[in-house]
Amino acid sequence: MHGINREVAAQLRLMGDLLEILGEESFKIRAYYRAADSVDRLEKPVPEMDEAELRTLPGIGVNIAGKIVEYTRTGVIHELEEIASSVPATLVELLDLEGVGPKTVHTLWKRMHIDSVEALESAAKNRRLRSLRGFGAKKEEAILRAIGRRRRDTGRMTRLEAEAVIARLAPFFSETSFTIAGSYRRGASTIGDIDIVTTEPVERVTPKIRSVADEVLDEGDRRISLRTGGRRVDIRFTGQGNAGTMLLYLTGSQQFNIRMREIALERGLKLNEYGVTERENGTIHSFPDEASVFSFLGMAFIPPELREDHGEIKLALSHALPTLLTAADVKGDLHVHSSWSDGSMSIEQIARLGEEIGYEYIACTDHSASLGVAHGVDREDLRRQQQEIERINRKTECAVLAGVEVDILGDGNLALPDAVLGDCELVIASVHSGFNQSEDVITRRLLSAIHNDHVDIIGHPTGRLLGKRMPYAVDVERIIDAAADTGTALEINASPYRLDLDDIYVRRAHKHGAILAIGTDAHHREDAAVMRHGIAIARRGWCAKSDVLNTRPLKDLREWTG
DNA sequence: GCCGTTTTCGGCCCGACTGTTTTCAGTCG
Ligand SMILES: Nc1nc2c(ncn2[C@H]2C[C@H](O)[C@@H](COP(=O)(O)OP(=O)(O)OP(=O)(O)O)O2)c(=O)[nH]1
Ligand SMILES: [Mg+2]
Ligand SMILES: [Mg+2]
Ligand SMILES: [Zn+2]
Repeated sequence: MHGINREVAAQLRLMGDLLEILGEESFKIRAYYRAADSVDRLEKPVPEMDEAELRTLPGIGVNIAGKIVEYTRTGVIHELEEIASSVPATLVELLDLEGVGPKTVHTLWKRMHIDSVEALESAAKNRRLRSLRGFGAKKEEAILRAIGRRRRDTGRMTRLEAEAVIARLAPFFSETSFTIAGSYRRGASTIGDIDIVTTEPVERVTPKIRSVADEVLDEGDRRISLRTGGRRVDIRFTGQGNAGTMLLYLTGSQQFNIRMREIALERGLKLNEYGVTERENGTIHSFPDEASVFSFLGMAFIPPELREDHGEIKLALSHALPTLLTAADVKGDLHVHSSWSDGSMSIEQIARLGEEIGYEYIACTDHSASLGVAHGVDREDLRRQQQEIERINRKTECAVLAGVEVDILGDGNLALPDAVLGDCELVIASVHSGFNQSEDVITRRLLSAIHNDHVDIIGHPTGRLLGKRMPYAVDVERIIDAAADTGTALEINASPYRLDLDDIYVRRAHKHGAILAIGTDAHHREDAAVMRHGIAIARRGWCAKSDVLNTRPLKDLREWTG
């Protein structure tokens, strides 16, 4: 997300944290957190918006809009500075500890002058906390464990890591008895924990699960939470009869659940994970699947990828949701590397792989040779590779497209001359260097690539590496508009380490007339399967089939590339 | 603090689990 928006969201969150510690009313706190979320998912930088426009955003009213404007003008929010000055700076860090919330922090601070994690740790070790009302030996231990966990905290998972955790747990369930829910099911690009709904009886699963648990966090009749391999897993147990509302609940998102429950409320109904209750007479309705819940509420089925309370609920109520693209719509992969650069597949292996998957085409897009790129292809390599591709294409069902992933150099020029690019069937242009340049410089580099007639796709447009490297500074809005103007596609790089563009920008891109291209960036045979992650992101970005280039049959794709 | 074809004031999702409690507050999903 845009740097300045991240800053503003953090300020609003800090405001919420501080007010909460100070004991402010909970709905006011929620308002600040909601507003922060709203800014977080905004594709447009807030300094470009005036107060009136800010107020059109959900959860942002006259008060918070004013604070945002104040921050973008002066770099501070007065009220926040004032509140912050009355509270030790390190106090909010206590909230990061699992099991430590605003009330606890308030008590620790006011009654024991504890204002940092270090101070808390020493107080807990010395058994001083138990003298406080509401604190005992177990709480001291829990706090010490939470401090230990925080030290080992490894952040959010990639979808790949999430799948590794799921694979470890799957053998403990019978095939049809469990569903992965939470952010994984919603197709999110990073995953906080693994959430599972199961119809298995508690007593059958728990012993097996315990055997792989580093630690059981809590355990009851209806839920167990544990850590395995350093990762949190939440399991909810349910009967078949109300598996629908349980899955709906655990899939979320939180904001989606709240909005759905509000809608039920407006109709005199109470929605929870066990069913729908008529408030008037207590009649309970149970649902074995999600579809019947939506139908009961008079709504179209909302695909998990859309469940964020970003407008989908309203559209579902009027049965006006878009039809999202599906895996079956995808006709090929537009970004694959071969052994001619840093991949491991031969051209023939790529073609055979495409046949196995059932693709009509795969674009072979090796890295161009330039300074710092290992094993890049040059003009001569490409000429020979194109001959090889022609030879292979004569005997295989899946067409290999002779493409290239050309570097956008530091000065905005491409690493290969136009004449060479002109001989390629598909040109991806990507930034692989100069990540620390200013927003202006990087944006201009990308714009000049977009305006090159030979460039078909901008690869991984923001350059992020999940958990490793933030996106480079780039004006994505301008990139999207230029892509729309020139008919250049923007990539959804499906690598689970990238997922770039991400959902928010994908949605903006096709709304503004740009087309998306999903590519796996596969370097090895097994990487081709990451297409599913790219599809999830496209769906989260509200893409219909027509918004995505590689849903087109080969003939149409060839026409498009010209 | 935000919001509105039931409201411009008075609501704002609902429940599981833990610890410390003699009946529930706090935190989290
Ligand atoms: N009704 C309701 N449901 C919630 C609330 N918090 C969480 N949930 C539901 C929806 C979430 O998707 C689901 C799982 O919670 P998680 O904390 O694991 O969040 P989620 O998986 O969405 O994101 P994550 O990637 O794990 O951070 O539980 C809440 O406050 N109210
Ligand atoms: Mg989760
Ligand atoms: Mg969870
Ligand atoms: Zn690349």
